[in-house]
Amino acid sequence: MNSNRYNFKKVEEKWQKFWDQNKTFSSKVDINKKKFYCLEMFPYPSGKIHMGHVRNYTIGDVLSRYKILQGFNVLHPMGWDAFGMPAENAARENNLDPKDWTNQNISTMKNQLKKLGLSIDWDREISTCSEDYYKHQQLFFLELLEKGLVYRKENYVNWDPIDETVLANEQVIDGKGWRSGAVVERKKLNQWFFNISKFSQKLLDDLEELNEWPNKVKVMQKNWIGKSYGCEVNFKIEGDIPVSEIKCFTTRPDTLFGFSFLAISADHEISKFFVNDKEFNNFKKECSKTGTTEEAIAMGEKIGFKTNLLAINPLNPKQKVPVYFANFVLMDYGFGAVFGCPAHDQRDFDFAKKYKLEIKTVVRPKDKDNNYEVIDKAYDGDGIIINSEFLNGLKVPEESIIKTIDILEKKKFGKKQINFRLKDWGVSRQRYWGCPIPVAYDNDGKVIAIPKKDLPVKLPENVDLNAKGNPLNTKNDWKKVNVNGKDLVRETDTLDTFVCSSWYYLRFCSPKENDYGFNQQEIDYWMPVDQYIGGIEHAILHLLYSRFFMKALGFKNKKFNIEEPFKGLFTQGMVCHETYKDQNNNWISPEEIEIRGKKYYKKNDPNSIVVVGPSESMSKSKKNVIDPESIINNYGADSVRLFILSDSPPEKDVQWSEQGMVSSFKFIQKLWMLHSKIKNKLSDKSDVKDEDLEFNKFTNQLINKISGNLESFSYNVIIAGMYETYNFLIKHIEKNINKNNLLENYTKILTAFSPVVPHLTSECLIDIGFNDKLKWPIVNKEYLQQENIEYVVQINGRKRANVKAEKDLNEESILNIAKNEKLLDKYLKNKSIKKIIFVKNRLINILVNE
RNA sequence: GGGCGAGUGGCGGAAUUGGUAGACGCGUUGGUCUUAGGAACCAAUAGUGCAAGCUGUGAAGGUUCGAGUCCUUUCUCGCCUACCA
Repeated sequence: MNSNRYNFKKVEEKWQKFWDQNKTFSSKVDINKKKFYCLEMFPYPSGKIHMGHVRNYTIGDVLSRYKILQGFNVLHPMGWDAFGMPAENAARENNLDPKDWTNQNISTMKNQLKKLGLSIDWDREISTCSEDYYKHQQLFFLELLEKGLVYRKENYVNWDPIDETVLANEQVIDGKGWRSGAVVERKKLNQWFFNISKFSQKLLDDLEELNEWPNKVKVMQKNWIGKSYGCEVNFKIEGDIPVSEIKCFTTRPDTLFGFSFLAISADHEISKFFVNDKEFNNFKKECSKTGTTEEAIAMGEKIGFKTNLLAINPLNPKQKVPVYFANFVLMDYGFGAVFGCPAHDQRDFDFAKKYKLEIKTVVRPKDKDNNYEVIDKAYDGDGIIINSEFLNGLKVPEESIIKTIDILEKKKFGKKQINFRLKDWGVSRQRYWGCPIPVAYDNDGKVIAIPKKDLPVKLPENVDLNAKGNPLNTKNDWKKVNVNGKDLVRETDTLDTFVCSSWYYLRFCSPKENDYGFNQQEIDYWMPVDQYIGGIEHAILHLLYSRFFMKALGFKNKKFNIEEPFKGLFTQGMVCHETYKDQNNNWISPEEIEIRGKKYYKKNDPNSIVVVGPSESMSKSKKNVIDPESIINNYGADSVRLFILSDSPPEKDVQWSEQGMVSSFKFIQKLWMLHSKIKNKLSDKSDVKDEDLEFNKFTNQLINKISGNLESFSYNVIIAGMYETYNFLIKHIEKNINKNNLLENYTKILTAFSPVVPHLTSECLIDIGFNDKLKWPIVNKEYLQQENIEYVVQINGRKRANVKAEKDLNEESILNIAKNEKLLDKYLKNKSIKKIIFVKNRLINILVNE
């Protein structure tokens, strides 16, 4: 083995230790320096880091290191999203304390992250499950309670009757509890809610200012908030129940004359008059059977239960139509009631067909006459109102809707209304491993806030996780609390873990602040996060909750003026790998596979059959995961960083490939060999040339290009630039070159590479005696310009030749040069020139008569 | 059903925003060195043709001196979302 071989293990350990001991990446407020807050979504401490983390944190690290080199005061922290159910489950399985399990994982994963050589200020490390963190969160909760942004109401939950616990939607599989297998019931429970819908409009409006966010994410949030303009309409009811009116929300009041039934949700308040009706109860059961998720519902049949009630059309009081309970009406949107206009709404159409209700056409397309009739499909396009008495002739949609609302308002049958889809955020979780909600109840069930001086409300230790239900609920000694001499019972729900991640970026600004969740001066300096980096899967929930949390903290608080937490957002793609199965259709992991020639076998089993499946996002269930730690051990952090960035643009999915990984590793070795050659050259005594224009140009163009690529997250192109640089240098240093010039250019090149491969470049730099503080090289623009331009010569728009010319020559000169080019003779001889298109320093297009 | 995005060699992907399409890497082929090579190095690599050339960025039109890039129509794939009245 070559003794000169790059020993990544030694070098990487050395530099990681150096950065640690020198606190190279520690950060503090410095009002004289421009700050840059770079944040990656913090991980859940599930056990080990995965390739997704490697990609996420490498992207963030490249950016942070670049910003440091540019002279920014960079805040680049890391912490742990440490509360959550996996800890409870793992603890139960292994008979551990969730806290111990979590802290073990944190320590493992921290070591793994350190091996990646990340530029993280570890002094700011936080963990959401520490009392030191969640006590502040409890205080925020009480503040929001005081401001009226937190409230309690009854709401439906998925209830597992065997485990006596509430299940999240994703824990309900085919209508059954994932652990117990019991049929899940819908149960009404008192739950805590954050009043996020109060900020619907604000959350929507402020999206406009987030111009460093991917449009895709903004669109997703916009759809989620779901603003719609419409009208509330009151329908008078006739029948044998003491209800005289039902309110509906509609975006299409202009189709009221097409009214043929009124449909209400099975959970509508008037359902209480039907609780003793057997048929109604059967219908309700039928509704819940269809399930609550997936497209099964969308495709699912529309069913209804006909009441003996009649609804009166406010615009046409003679018309009375039946009232149905219907499975397609949602209780938590609008008023849980819709007016049915089958001709112009597909759902209403399907429903009307099934129950043989009238389908009356009241809108015609512009190119049809007034006899137009809807036959087999609802028409929801624009056009003209017909068959609607005083509304006839109005243009659909704008004019017709505005006019109709006007009429309804005048007659007091309804009013203009804006409706949002966004619902309040239910934050109650009937779980142990979360932040306790700092309230208690008296004998009458009245809510009493735990006094702020008594915070934190600590999670009790030594709970029985195997007992049924919420462990906190059975912990009687913990439940009892005395506040101001009164015996109370604690709230046993804990907060949704999304609450923890809604403000952690503030905590990073002042992680040691004891009296409050953050220090005002520190957040004023560091916030907002300049660049937030994470997966697209958080496009709605986490990012929307965080945006809400800022607005809620700032509500009635003049000192707090952060409107938006994340100025820039970048969403990286996933890491994918081929999938493998054996002949019995069982997944096989890549480690169990051997490739010989072009065939895949199970290791040590030449007779085995391996079916290679499509490349999919790495997941444990498909066993197509690659363990980052073993890769780092085999190839080193720089190689992994290089590879994870090299193959695809960061926002797209990347394909893990062993071959690619190996070639990145080899490239690191080649760079080290190159370094030895350059070092030898530097100690060479012969200085032949004074200046090396070609080298200077190359370096300046490279720096210019990489700077641009860094700004635009084109990190894969940076890697290409590194290869090009190698290809250039390995040839160029064979020439006689000036020593000082070489040193200067090489130093710049190493600096430009350093965000990607920091260990290698640090080692190379110190090896050539560089001891200063690194700075991002300033591009000398003179070197970006070419003195000799290679012009493209086109004849009639087709490229026919290249000619060399000096910079900035005029059209005439270039034309003359072109005319003297032999290759062009056959195109130009005996032809007359019609027109010339000349682009200075780039091309000339000569149009000739054929 | 609705929304968003993408289609470029055998593969991942470049292309200073309308100006030489295919940078860079992988793979493949040939060669050098070597006892050997799944090492290293050199060369070739969009298709077609001996060549000059011609054809080429999912398809069809259009604008332009010039289109991967802009416009219109269309096809395919991916992701998100879903009875939202």
